[in-house]
Parts: sequence; C-alpha cells; structure tokens
Amino acid sequence: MKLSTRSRYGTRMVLDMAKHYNEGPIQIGEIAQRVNVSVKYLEQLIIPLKKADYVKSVRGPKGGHMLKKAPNETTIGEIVNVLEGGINLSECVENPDVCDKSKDCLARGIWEGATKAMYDKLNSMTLSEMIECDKRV
Amino acid sequence: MKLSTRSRYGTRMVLDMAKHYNEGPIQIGEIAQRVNVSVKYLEQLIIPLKKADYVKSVRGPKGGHMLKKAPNETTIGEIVNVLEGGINLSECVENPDVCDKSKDCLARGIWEGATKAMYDKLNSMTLSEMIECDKRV
DNA sequence: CATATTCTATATTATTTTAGTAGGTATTTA
DNA sequence: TAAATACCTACTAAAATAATATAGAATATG
Repeated sequence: MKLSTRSRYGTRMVLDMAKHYNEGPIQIGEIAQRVNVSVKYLEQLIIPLKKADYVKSVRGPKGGHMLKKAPNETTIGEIVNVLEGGINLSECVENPDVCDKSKDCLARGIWEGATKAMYDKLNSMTLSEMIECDKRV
Repeated sequence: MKLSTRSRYGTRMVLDMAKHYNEGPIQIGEIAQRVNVSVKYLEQLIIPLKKADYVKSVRGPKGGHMLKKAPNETTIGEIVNVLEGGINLSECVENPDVCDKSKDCLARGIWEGATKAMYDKLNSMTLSEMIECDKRV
C-alpha cells in the first residue's frame, strides 16, 4: 500500500512552497528544479491543490504559485488527502456500500482502524512544524 | 494508498481458515465459495503464505489447507505483510538508499511515522480476537 | 494398484493505474 | 506588443494488478 509518486512528489513541492512562504509567487520551474521532478508533472499536481484551496497562482511574467494558507495552518495529511484522492486502505472504509457484507465484515473494522491510525499521524504535523524540525538538525 | 486485492482477499481467506481451525484440511474450493473469490486466485495467494509458514497443505483426496499456527498466535499485520510484500508507505522507509536525500528528507520522517502507526494497529489484533469479536455481535 | 481428488507450478492474458510527455492557449507585466 | 508565465487537453508508455488456463504431482481410498 504505497503512496503514489503524486503524493510524494506533491508533498515535496508543497514543502518547498512552505519554505518560501511570503516570498511572493514562486515559478514552477524553480520548484521543479529544487525538488527534482519535471515541470509537466508538477503542473498536474498543482491543479487539485488549487481546487482544494491550498495553492494560489499568478499568471504572466513574475507570476508563479504560492501557498494560500500559512504553513502552520495546513497538515501533511491534508495535502496527501488531496493528492491521493482520499486516505483509506480500502474503498469500503469510506463507502461501505461497495460490498454487501460491509456491515458485518471482520476485515473492514481492521482496515478502518489502521486507516485512522495512519490518518491521525499524518494530520499531527503541520508544514511549518516539519520545516522547523528540519532547521534544528 | 489502497491495499491490493491480494491482501484483502487473502485476509478473508485466512480468517476463514481461522474459523475452521482444528477441523482438518479445508479444501480451497470451499473457501473460495465462502469468501467469494476464484479458486485460481486464492491458489496464488496461498503460495507466499505457505512459504512464510502460516499455512500448511495436504494433497490428495480429503486434502486441503489449514493454518499452521493457532489463530491467537498470528496477527492480521503479519498476514498483510506477507501478502502485500512489506508494509510501508514509501520504499524509502524500509530502504533509505533508494533516495540519496533520505538522510535529511523532511517527508521521509512522516512516512515512517505513519507507517509505524498503521503497522502497530494491524499487529494489535490476532486472528482469534477478530473472530471472537465477531461472535459477540 | 488404479483412479479420482486435491494441491502445485508455470505461463498467459486482460485490465487498470501510474507516470510522464507534448503542444498549444490564456493572461499579465513591462 | 513581446516575452514570461500559468493553464488546459490530449496522448503515450510502462508497470502493476487481477484473473484465467493448462498441465503436472502427490495421495487416500476402494
């Protein structure tokens, strides 16, 4: 149950934006270079982040992208949730109707519990906490 | 980061075996019917479970498969681990060398923490506890 | 010991998801 | 108006997943 590169690369990108918060729009080419992912791929990842209101963009020369909310108001879990399209180990956790046995499924309860544990962990750290944590090293 | 059907179907199968522990070998056709997965697919899933010493099999008429260890000696996490080929959200958690930035990667720490939370949860319940839990309902 | 039954092994195919690329369009600044 | 930048749509390639098919090997039982 690996995270897709969407989440992993997207998280790198968002952390990069967080590092440069309050420096105005950052061009995607710059970010791509720093996080070592192609511009074209990052462009795709920005779309859902904009829709979910985590990123805003400015067009034209001197344009670019930036976080819409302060880094201490967003957790890693929120970002992963957007990029991964939901955080859960099995479809039935979110939508019990996909299986007619969901109601008394032995396994479903476990997937639900493990999903929650993971989710809580991912939501326990904000972007700014991660960056601060990094500076101390 | 969904579990594959391997883990989900395989878990159903193992739980079925656990329910019939001490009833001698259970034929895979029976199990397939009860858990609603094709015989052929389950046959594939049994292979790694045998290699990892969780299942033993008997050939010939009246043959079948059964758990090698008692249901209270095996956790769901162990089964998922075998079927999924390791439990971790990112390759770098298990094998830091896949990325030359692992050592001071902001994201890696988070993947590691969330992986552990999930892992602990999955290992917190044995097969027999799950079945007991079911009976009470 | 013959045979039916069951697991075992290998190969193949189809489907879906993931990852990545390409090229053109819209907007804005200077 | 020209250049820089984000935005949009479509496409392709590769990998992983899911599932099926066929033939082989072991063994209990009559």
